[in-house]
Amino acid sequence: MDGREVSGAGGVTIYEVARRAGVSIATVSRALRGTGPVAGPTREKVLRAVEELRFMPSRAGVSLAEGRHAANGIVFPNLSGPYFTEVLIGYEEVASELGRSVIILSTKGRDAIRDLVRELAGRVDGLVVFGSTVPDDVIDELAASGLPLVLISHAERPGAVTLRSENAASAKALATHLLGHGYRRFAFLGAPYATGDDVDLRWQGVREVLGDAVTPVLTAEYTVESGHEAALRLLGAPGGPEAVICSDDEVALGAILAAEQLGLSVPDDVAVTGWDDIMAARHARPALTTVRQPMRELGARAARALDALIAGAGPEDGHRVLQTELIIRSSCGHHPPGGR
Amino acid sequence: MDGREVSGAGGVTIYEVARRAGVSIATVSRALRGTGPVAGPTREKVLRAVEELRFMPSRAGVSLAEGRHAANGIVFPNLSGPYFTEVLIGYEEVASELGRSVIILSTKGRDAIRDLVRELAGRVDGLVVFGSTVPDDVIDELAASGLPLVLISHAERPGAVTLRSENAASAKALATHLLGHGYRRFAFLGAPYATGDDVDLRWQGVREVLGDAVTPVLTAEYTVESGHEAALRLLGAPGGPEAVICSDDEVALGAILAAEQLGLSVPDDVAVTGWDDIMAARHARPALTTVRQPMRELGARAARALDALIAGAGPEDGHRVLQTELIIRSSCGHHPPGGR
DNA sequence: CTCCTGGATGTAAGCGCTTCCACTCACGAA
DNA sequence: TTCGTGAGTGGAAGCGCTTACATCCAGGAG
Repeated sequence: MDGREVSGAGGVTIYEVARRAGVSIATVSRALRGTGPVAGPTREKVLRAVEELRFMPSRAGVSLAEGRHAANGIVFPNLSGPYFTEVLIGYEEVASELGRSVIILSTKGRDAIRDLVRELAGRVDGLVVFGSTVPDDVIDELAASGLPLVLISHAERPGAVTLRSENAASAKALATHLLGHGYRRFAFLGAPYATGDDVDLRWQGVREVLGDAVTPVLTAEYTVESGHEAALRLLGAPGGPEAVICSDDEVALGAILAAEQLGLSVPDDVAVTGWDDIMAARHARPALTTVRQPMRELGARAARALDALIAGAGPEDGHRVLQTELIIRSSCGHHPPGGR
Repeated sequence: MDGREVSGAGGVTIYEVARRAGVSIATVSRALRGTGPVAGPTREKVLRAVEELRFMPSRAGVSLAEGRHAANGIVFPNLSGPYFTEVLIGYEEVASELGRSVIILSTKGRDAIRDLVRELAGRVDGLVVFGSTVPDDVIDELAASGLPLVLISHAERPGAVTLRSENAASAKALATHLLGHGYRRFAFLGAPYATGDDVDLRWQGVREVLGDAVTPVLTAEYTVESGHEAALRLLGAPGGPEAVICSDDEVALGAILAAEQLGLSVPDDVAVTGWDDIMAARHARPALTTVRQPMRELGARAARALDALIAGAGPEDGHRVLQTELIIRSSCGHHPPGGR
């Protein structure tokens, strides 16, 4: 120990407040938290002392005494695209309402993920983790330790609550819509990575409807650049697809860029679809046909589920699926009436 | 006290590890942190016990004893657009490298900002705050308490490090470029809010070059929707501007949308420019002329500056300005050679 | 006038950890 | 043989807070 303060605010402790107010620290605590009877004048004195000293309870002290952190963590692969950001917005908003701070951890480009996650786990009362960001055995470890855990876009799992947006059915609906346009040769851009993740489920759905008419094409990442690059190769070769179903909107934007660069018209020469309905999807030219998923709500629900778990009656399981919506715009082809 | 554990990981404490390893807690601590001599076999025993019990030190205990949180906070108005997100990415990456967790706080739509910020201040060793997200007297209070503070896009301020991207000069360069196109009637969309904030400085710069030829037009927020709405009114009226200089890219995207909706061609009927160079700027049609600012680097530098402040030699001041780059694309008009 | 009751307050025991200070042993130097 | 000496270890004192428990003191009931 070297006596540095940890209060973060000038190192004023409850003892100094107590001395100044002429009461005991117990009374100060009670006056501030309202956890016990405190006479009016006493409360006044305490509040005045707090004000004068700018006292702010040390969070570490409180946490230790209370046995909780009043903080939640969230682990995502990165924050580059709109998707994770939107989920985070929904999460932070609700967590904050519930009186919990939010500690973020991005695994992108990190080695030692295990250590980072452990460290994070030690500072929070519960954790939200996106599927495929953390090795399964780390998840196991966390779950085994009894840490409340909500997994987003992760396969169902005993010992944790899982949450995701619907994928397969929407993918089928999308594929069916494209068939209705008369297309017969398809590519699925951004081929499935981990088994059971969102993109994998989308691929399964598409595949189920289109069968051998659709070919998976791998992209390096789910970014505009990756989509662009992959689409350049795909569309540059002869006998390319009539429609490119992309794993998400950013890949789709990259594909549109590639088509333009190759002198192909979207949707006349090649149709393109995305997934997520990010802001840029609406402003793309042509506007992007996509599947809207409730990103913020995903985050908000995760926060609430986690809160319930923390407050809650023990190891709850559960899997919840949020509905999506097919958004038809012009990138998938021309539509009879007012096809937008 | 009610004995709930706060370790976050099953409630195993250092005492149990010590008992299992047959040593004292002091030795466990030393073995784990490497802060003192520990004999080889002893270390082995300790590590084995740690492994078997899945011990993870309680962060609250460590913080209290160490007198620090090993966490930094960041306060922003919202996370909706790419700008704050990008800064956050840069910030989180560096903070994490430096061994500090990142706690986020969004002030959007919150009352009781003061309390939220105070609470946050109590959990961190230092704070990064975006200009205009927190009332000045709260900033004063934080600074007075000795909390290391880095302000982004905030006027210089004794007792804190401030950091921002360049605005006025780039704004002048942009305005000059537009004059070169021959435009003579301008609007500045997203009129200045707080004195001294980024947009205000941009406005000042533009104004300095264009004088009375430019009219400020207020938008409600810095969003596509706000830009769209304001531009609809602006461009719908007769005698509209030949060029619309927007406070940021999102407003500009909204303006392009509005122009299209009104049957105006960008840039033939009206030129539009943005600011930031977000991803969507490149994909807009027409591609958006804008000013690129190093958003991630802003975050990264903030993290480093804060770290220096925390580690550092006392109350440092300083103001740092990052350079920007004018990105000419097609939304501002056609260019002679290979205009892009 | 005594006894009980409950409001108001203080005392002190932790919460889980780090680290200062002994203290115990070899072991090599004197 | 006797002292340092220093590696290895344990004891114990906090870090700042919450809260069970004890204490004290009116005021009303008997």
